[in-house]
Amino acid sequence: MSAAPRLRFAPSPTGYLHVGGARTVLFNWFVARREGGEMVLRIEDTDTERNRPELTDDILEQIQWLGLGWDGEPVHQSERQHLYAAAADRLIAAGRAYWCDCTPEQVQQRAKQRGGPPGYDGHCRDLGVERGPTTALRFRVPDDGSTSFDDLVRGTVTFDNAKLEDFVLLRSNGIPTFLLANVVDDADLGITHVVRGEEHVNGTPKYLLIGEALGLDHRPVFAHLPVLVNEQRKKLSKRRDSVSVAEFREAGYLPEAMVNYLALLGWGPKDGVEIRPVGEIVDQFRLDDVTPSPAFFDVKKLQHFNAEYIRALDADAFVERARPFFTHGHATEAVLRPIAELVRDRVRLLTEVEPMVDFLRDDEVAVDDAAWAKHVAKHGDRAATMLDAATAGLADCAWEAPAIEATLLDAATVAGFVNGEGKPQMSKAQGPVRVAVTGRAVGPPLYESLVVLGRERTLDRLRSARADL
RNA sequence: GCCCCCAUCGUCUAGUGGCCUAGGACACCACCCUCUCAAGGUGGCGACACGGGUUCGAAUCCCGUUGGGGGUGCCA
Repeated sequence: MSAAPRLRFAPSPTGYLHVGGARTVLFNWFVARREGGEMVLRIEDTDTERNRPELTDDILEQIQWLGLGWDGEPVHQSERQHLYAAAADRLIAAGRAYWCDCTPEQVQQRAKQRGGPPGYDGHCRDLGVERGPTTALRFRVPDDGSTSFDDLVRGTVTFDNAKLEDFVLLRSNGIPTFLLANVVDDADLGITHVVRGEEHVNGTPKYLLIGEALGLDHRPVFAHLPVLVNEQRKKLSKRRDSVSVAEFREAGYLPEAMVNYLALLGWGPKDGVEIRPVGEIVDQFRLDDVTPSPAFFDVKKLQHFNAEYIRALDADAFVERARPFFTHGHATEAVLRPIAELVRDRVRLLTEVEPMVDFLRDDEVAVDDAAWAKHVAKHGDRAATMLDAATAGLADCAWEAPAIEATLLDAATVAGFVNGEGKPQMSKAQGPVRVAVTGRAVGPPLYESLVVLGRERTLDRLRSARADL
């Protein structure tokens, strides 16, 4: 029935790509993929004051990192000024726009005196102001009637034209505002679905009014996604919230986990299966099913997803993915490799990998005071005996996990770490050994770790700890 | 102030008039498993904001109240 849709993600390079933006690209991408359509990128760099061109690279890079592709070359609004200027001329010729030389201060002051709602009062509407170095072009909003549209997420939304002020189309520096540029570009690029954040709902009637005044027969379908909020239930802000996609990437999150989690903010699969391949989400995703209410970005749940995705990796892939986070590349990889699965099942973030095996890599190991107190010192003589027995036994047992286990089991019995039936209690007996050898109370399974560490280093650390008791 | 929107467990959601004494997931708690930690297993805590309608019947439809959010720029 309908032709392939054409979506667009239109970021402005005034900040890094944050999770809210990522969710917006993602939903656009879902629709494009599901319907066999396209998604184009449009860089809205019309605000010459705030623009930071270098941020465009970050935005593109993060989108790619997430595994989301786009179609064609990104379009830059800064390179399409002639289109907007032509549209503005048409609006002027049609009597739908006029020049205004009021300064923002004047507008504000009049509103204050008026006592009514803030905003422009239409002061220059019929003054016949000529274009000049300080004039802005304003759209003449109809005095009556209403403008409404059907939003895929929210249903029909209606605005009284009388409540809309005569907004600016062209700044006094000649550069268009995003209101004008958006309409012109969406029509020019053949955009069929405008999927963007909820903060744009109020701008939509202006969008429609401009399009109508321009005589465009282009009318996209709108879908305004719910905002992402922080714990205070306020819209996520780049300033107060730490939410840039790059930060999550650097913190060791997998893009697959990120995408999967983001898909669940404002949408949910009918069958309740949350963790699933992105392809399945694409198949099930529908804008009509998007929830209209704000969603809280829950890092805890994201972490859970990330851990799940990490555990689903095979050993090689895991090492591969973790490698970029190593500060001691080869050395870390060498000790990780033998126990990759054991480590993989215990981390939530890729950045946690190296710290979990550094005791295997480094010559010196720092002993954590709290761990020492709780798992070694507290046991006094029993700990000393355990350390001695372990040292003696490990000096000549076979250097493989089963033999090491048997040796430590014996040592536990000798040291008196036994239960009521005289069976060795490794939950406690492993404490002194683990802390002595790894410096910490928690870590990968002990026996396998010792195999990697090697007999000499194990014995050295055991003796060293014994000497400190 | 004005405009627009939203309202199911702490959080993300399922639910489109009867299948709901409201399901799942994260978080939390307990127990089990267990060489620490994870993972896993079992169980628990925990919600339809409130008030009116409509209907034989409402979490689901309508109205109001309350609460929350977004917008209100010569930013996007």
